[in-house]
Amino acid sequence: MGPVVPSGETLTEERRSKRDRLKASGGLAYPYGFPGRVPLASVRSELATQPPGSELAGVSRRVAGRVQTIRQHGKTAFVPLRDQSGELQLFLRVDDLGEKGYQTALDTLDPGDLVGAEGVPVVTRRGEPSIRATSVVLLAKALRPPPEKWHGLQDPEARLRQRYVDLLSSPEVVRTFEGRSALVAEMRRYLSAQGFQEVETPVLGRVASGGLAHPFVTHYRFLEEDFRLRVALELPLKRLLVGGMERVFEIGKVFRNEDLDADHSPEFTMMELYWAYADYTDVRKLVEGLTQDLAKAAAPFLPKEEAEARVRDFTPPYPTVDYVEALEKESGISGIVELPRERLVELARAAGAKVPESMSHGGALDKLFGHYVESRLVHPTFVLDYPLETTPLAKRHRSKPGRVERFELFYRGMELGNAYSELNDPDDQEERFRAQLPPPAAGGGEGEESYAYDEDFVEALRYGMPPAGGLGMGVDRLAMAFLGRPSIKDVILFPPTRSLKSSGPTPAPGAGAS
RNA sequence: GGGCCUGUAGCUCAGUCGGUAGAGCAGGCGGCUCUUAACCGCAAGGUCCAGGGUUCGAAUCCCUGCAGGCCCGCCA
Repeated sequence: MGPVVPSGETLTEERRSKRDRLKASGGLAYPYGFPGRVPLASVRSELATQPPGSELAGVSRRVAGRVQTIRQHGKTAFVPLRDQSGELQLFLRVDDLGEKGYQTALDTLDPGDLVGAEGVPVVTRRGEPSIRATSVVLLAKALRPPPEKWHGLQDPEARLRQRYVDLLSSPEVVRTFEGRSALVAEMRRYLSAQGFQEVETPVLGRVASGGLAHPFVTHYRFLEEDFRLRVALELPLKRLLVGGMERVFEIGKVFRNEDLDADHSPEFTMMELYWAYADYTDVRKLVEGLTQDLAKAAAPFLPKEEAEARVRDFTPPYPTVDYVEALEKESGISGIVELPRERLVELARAAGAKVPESMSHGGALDKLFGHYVESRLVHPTFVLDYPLETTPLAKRHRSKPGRVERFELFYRGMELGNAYSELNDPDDQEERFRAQLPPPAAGGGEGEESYAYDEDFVEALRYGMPPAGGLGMGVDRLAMAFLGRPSIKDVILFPPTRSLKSSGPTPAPGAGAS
C-alpha cells in the first residue's frame, strides 16, 4: 500500500469521481444556468393552504438550491434544499424519475451540492411542503463536504478565515449581513430624502487628516510618492462645502493602522455628512430621525421582542448630558477640566488607563471620560460640548468658554456618531492644527497619531466655507447596535486575520536544554 | 502590549492517574416507497497545531513557537 491518504482528501476524491462519472454518462457537471427557477419560499407559500397529501395538479415548478441532506428510503428519498429565500425538500421517487434517473440522482448527489429540479408542488402525507421531482440536475458539485448539519461551523477561526463556509451553513449569519445591507440602503434613502447628495472622495492622499489615527502608508510608483490611506472623510467633504455643494454625504471605507478588537477593525466603513447653514443642533435632530428610522429598518432581521425593545430605545428625543457635568458627576471631582495636565495624567493612570507621560490635557481628559462616563451610557444619549483641545475641527462654543459645539451619540457604552458645528475660520483652524502637533520634546514614536496639518484644507477655508453642521457615524457599529451583534467581526464579511505561517520546524530557543 | 482559555477524523466533540485513539454527523458498502438531526447492519477514516524536553512509555507533564477566543489597556 502507498502512503496514508488523509481522509479529507479521500472525501474530496470521492466527490470528484461522482462528478466525473456524471460527465462520462453525458451529463454536464457545471451547466450554464437554470432558467425559470423560482425561489423555494415562493413554492412554500403557494402550498401554504394545501392539506397534507395533496398536490397542485398540473402545476410544474423549477427550483434550485444547496442540498442539505439526503434521506433515502429505498425507492423514495427526501432531499431538503436551501436557497437564499429559505428551505424546501425535494421528494424523489422511482415512480417519477424512472429506475435510471432515480439511481443517477442518488449516485451523484451529496450534501452541499447545488442542484436544480423540476416537479409538482405537493404537501406530503406528513404535511411537509415539497417538490415531487420529475427531473433533477447537478448545477455544481461540492468537492468539499459542508460542516456538520446540526451544529454547523463552530470553530471561530474557521468562521472568519472561510466566511463562505460560515455563510453557506448558517442562515442566521446570512441574515445579519442582509440586515447590514438593509441598514445601509435605508441610510442612503433617508439622507437622499433629506436632500443630501452622495459623493466619492479619494482613499489615497498625501495627508491622512480629519481624525486621530495612525495611517496606512503606501507608495504610488508613477508619481514616485508615498500616499496614505484616509483615516476620515471629513476634510475633502468640507472642501465641497467651500465649492458650493450644500448637503453632501459619503459612505466609504477608512483605514486606521491600529488594533483589532470587538469594536475596532483597521478598515471600517464610515458615513459622514456635511450640511451648509446648519449647526450641530440641527444635526442632532437629524441623527434622532435617522437612528429612529434605522431601528425600524432593522426590525425584520431581529426576534420580535428585541426589535421592539430597540425601536423603543430609539424613540426621540434622546437624553443629553453635558460633557463636563457628566465627567464631574461620575468621577466625583469638581473642576476636573481645570486641573493641570500632569494631574489629569495621574488621575487617568490611577483609573487604570495606560497613558504616556506626554499625553495632552485633552487626551487625558478623554481617557477619564471614557473610564468614568462612556460605559454607563447604555440608552441612546448625546454627550454635548467637548473641551476645546480635544477637537480641532469644531467651532468654539457660542456660550461655553473653552468648549466646542460637538456631540457624540452613545449606545450600550459604544460611540455611534460624532458631530460638530464645523469650524470655518481659517485662522482659528490653522492655530488649532498647530496646537495638535505632537509636543516637541515628547518623542515616543507616536508622531503620526495627531490631527495631521492639512495645509490645503486651511487654504480652502480661506475662500470661505459656509457655517455648517457635520456628522460622522461608524457604519459597522451601527450594524452592531441595530442588529444586536457583540463583535464588529460579526458585521464585517471578511475581517482581517493573521497569515498562517508554514509550520516547519521552529528553532528551539533553548536548544538541547539539558 | 498584559492576563486567562482553546487547538484531537472533513465537521461537532469525548479522552480518567502518563500505558500507545473514541463517539455522533458526513463519506463507503448493504437494507428499507412519506422522511424531518430518518432508521437498521457492516467496514473504513488520525501530522492528537508545530518543534523541543522529561519518561521505559506523552494527546495527557514541562519549555518555546504558531493560530484563535475572552478580559484589560487604546484608536471609532
